[in-house]
Formats: sequence, C-alpha cells, structure tokens
Amino acid sequence: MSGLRIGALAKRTGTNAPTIRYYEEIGLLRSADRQAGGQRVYSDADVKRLTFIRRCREFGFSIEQVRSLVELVQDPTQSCVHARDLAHEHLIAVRAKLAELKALERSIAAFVASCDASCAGGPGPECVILDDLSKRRIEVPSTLEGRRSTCGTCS
Amino acid sequence: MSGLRIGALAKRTGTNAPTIRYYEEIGLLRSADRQAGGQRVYSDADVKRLTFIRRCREFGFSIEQVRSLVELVQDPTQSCVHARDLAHEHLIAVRAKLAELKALERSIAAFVASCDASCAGGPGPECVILDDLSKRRIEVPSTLEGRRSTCGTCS
DNA sequence: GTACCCCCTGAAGTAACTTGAGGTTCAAGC
DNA sequence: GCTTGAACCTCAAGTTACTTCAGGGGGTAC
Repeated sequence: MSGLRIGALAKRTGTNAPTIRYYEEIGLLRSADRQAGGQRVYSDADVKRLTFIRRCREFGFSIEQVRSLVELVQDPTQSCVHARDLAHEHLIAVRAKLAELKALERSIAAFVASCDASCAGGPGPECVILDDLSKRRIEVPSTLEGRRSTCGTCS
Repeated sequence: MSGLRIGALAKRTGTNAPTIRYYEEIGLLRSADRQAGGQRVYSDADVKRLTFIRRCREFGFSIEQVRSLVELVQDPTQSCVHARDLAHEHLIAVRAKLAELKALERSIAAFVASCDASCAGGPGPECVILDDLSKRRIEVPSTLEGRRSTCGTCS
C-alpha cells in the first residue's frame, strides 16, 4: 500500500536499484507494477520478499538456492523441512569454508611473522620467505616459534 | 631444463592448462617459448613462478596483488618488507572475513536448530522461521513464542 | 518553466577463470 | 609410412552476481 519507488525500496532493504532490476530480470522478483510514467512501484509484500532474498544472500546462499527458498516460501504444498535441509547443507559448506579460512589465517600470520623475524628489508629476489612461496609447501619451521618474539608490530 | 609442456606444468603445479594460458594472456606468466609445432614449453623457472602464483592465489590474494608480489620477487631494487606489508594488510582482511563467517555459521546453526525445534514439516508459506527471514533481523525470540501455533503441522 | 533528482532501458564491464568448437601436433603401435 | 588417440592450439563465449555507463524520460519544487 505504501507505493514505494525503486529508490525507496532499495533504501529500505539495503539493496541498490540496479540490483533490484537485475533480480526482476532473472525472475527472482516478480515484474513490478508501473506508474503512468513507467516507473516501478512496490508494495510492502515486495519489501518483505526482497528482504528475504537479501538475508538469504547474506547467508551465502547462491541465487539458485535463494530461488528454491523463495519458491518454497510461496508454495503451500511444500514442507518447510525442505528449507531446513537446504540450510543444513549450507551450514556444512560454511563450516568447511571456515576451516579453510582459519588455516589460511594461520599461514598468512606465519608468513608475516617470519618476514618480521628474518627479512628486515632485503631485496625481493633474495628474500628467503618469498622464495619459499615458490616451493611446494609453506610449512613454516618450528624455529619460528623461538623467533616470534622479535616481531615488534605483529600481534 | 626439463622442457615441460603445458599439461605437465599443469599437473606439477595443480593448475589446469586453460588457466595457465589465461595467466599468460593477462601477463602474469611470460609468453612461453614454443616448440617447432607451436606447443608451449616450460622450464623449471616457470614451475617455480607458477607455484608461487598459485600459492598466492590460495592465500586469497587477488590477481592484481599477485602481480605486485611477482614483480617484487623479481625486482632487485624493491624491499621484501613490501611483501610483508601486503600480507599484513591481507591478514587483516582475512580476519574480518573470518569473523563474518563465524557469525554466519552461528546464524545458520540457529536457523536449523529452530527449524528442528518448531517446524516439523508445516507448509512453506506458514513456516514461522522462513517468515522471520523476511523481517529486519533474524533474532526471533518473542515473535516466535506467540505464533508458534500458526504452523499447521508443527509439533 | 526550469532546475534537479530520480527513474528508464539496453549494453557492456568486472573477476577469475571455465567451457566449447574446430582444427593441429606428437608419440606410439603396426 | 600410416593410423590412432591423447594432448595441444586458438578464438569465442559462458559463468556468477552483480556494477557501471550512456543517453534519455518522469516527478516535483520553486
């Protein structure tokens, strides 16, 4: 009933206008009603649906997954357990990514630490650490443990 | 020395061939030497460089960042402290992403848990949990309490 | 009426590759 | 010497999820 135009809808949902048009184009949002001049008008239902979509996207669901969820939300014949399963599947993926990212964090932290410890400004081509990146694994030796204290700037 | 062709280089570095050609195209790898028949030949130096590039990419550096690092590794006038700073900057970004992902994990886990708790198979459009995704925040306590009964088949 | 912002469409750009089509080269077996 | 099949070549287009651009129209306030 509010009769929002695209900019207002964008503001309310934290989206931006071209993205909304894009969602319409790919059929994630219904084709919006138009004013006399051709400008899109949206209702509260649209705010709700777009909010749903954006939240799902923030959750890392792909457009196609969001499409399933949106359909599910509107199809009275489908069980919401479906959504739960989709979410659960996604949870597993997120946890895997989380583990990877943690490993990555450790590696980079080690890299920075060993730079601080043993490369105090030498030229790039002679840098031992950089050279190590060209080798199979970056596994930083345990000797680092002892040298970590030399690092002034790193936490 | 070894005279690898693209497939062998790919295998050794865990890349695939089109990606190697792509790296050449964007100037991340030098233009490879060619055999009489036009097929690319690579040396150990190329193995090393590509390994470096792949490792950096695994670290989540963008192509442009990798480009800087590669240049740095080969430019005798630049200090490797540069690389350390780039890595440190990147570490901060990774940590931020890590925090976000952790929050995400908690949210999805909560979603799945509350699905398990209160929606044992009701139809999608009436699912309280899905409905909540259309609201501003997913934090659900009081609303859930009051409307739990609306979900037809919910226990 | 005119200033100015918001809106429109269609096309192209973005990252970092991947995939496909259609043709060539290489190495091995006969 | 010939054939076969894998590996290679180039160029073009596809992928995801948008963003940016160009060139114009609509809405409203003064």
